[in-house]
Amino acid sequence: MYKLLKQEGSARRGEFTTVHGTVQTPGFMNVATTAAIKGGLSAFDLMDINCQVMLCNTYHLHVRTGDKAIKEMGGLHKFTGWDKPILTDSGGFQVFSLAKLRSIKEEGVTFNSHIDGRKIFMGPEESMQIQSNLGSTIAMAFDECVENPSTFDYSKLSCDRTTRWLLRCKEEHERLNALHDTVNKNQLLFGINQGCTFPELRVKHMQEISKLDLDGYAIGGLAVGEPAEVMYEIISAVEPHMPKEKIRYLMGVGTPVNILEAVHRGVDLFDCVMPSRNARHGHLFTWNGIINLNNARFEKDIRPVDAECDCPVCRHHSRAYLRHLLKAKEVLGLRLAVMHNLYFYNSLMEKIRDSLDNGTFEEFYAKYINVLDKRAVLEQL
RNA sequence: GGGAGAAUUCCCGAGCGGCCAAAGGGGGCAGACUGUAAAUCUGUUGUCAACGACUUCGGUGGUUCGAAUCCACCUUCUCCCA
Repeated sequence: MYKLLKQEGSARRGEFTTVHGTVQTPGFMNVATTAAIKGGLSAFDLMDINCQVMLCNTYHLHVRTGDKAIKEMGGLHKFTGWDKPILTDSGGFQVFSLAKLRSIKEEGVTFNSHIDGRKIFMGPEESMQIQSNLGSTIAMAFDECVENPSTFDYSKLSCDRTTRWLLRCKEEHERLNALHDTVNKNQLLFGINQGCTFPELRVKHMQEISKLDLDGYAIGGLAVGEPAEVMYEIISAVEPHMPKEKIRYLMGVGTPVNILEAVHRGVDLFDCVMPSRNARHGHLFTWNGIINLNNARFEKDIRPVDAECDCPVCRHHSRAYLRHLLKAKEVLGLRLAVMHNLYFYNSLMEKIRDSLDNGTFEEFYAKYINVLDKRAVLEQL
């Protein structure tokens, strides 16, 4: 359950307690879609990089290895060896990202598996059942993430359907939680706000779902191509209508600056593939901005990725070594780069929390808002 | 010693008279990446005073309006027979 500890402007410092432990917020969830952090990090590595929550995906685990098999083995926690909170995304986003093959109806969505092409049907009940089988700490409601841009009419239609789906999710979730054979009997459920880039849809939808007394509320469907300013406006429009006593999660966001802006506007929880994906592609986050380790200028740079960083990678290795590993396509390069970036994100959140504890969030925000998303300036490297 | 074949831009490798500064890989350089079908994708990669010009396809000569492409010789390499 969420407990608001302190507030500075709209920014919130809080704690979210679950059966798998307490999450300090604002927090960043580390994305492990197929029950693995891409780049070769295990659950025990996540301890080293101060991860609080692991995020897995309903759809991906359903098609392989199968939620029923994972349930038989005792659920995701036992399966992965991670005993802290796990949030499972509902599969709703896959409906959007596999858009070419989908067919959306009131009952749910039919789309083709990206593994073997076979038809898969997933609706609110199926998503809840799968997440129940997986035994995650937090289940996400099955929603539709409309593409951007979308028309007002379609967004409204989709949004209303997402509300109906949420009611079905809640009902099924309660039914499953009451069953004795579920892996996690106290699984939480978060609802997801939609409405594309239309503030009136967003607000109306948020008002509707906030009545449902869910365990948390997410803002979905953002950072899908719209300008960052539009995303910020939507967050600002929706936030006043989110329950104060519930945790708020901005799905799939974002860059370090996106996160700072969202915390500034009252968001508590984030997840994003950016730190891990960009790491694999050589883009590393530092407190002076972004560096691309593939660049020739780092060939003989024996300094750590970030002198201010005390992650295992920066403590032991140089930019030149990481560049070499990435260029040589050694898996170790991916692993180290991902470790650094996730550590960076996790410590960004920790520093945000510290600043909120100290009442200096505004200062922290001002210091980094124009730095973190830009290329690191040469002289400061 | 005899015979057959090959030499292409950083590398491999297409090309076999004009549409060739030369396909395609690789490598290099750079960019993108936001609830991960992403260890992926995109651009670029002879030189220059650059919508044009110049130099390049082992070397030297030749045939032709025109050659990486045809001919002669040379050099180097590979394979086969002794």
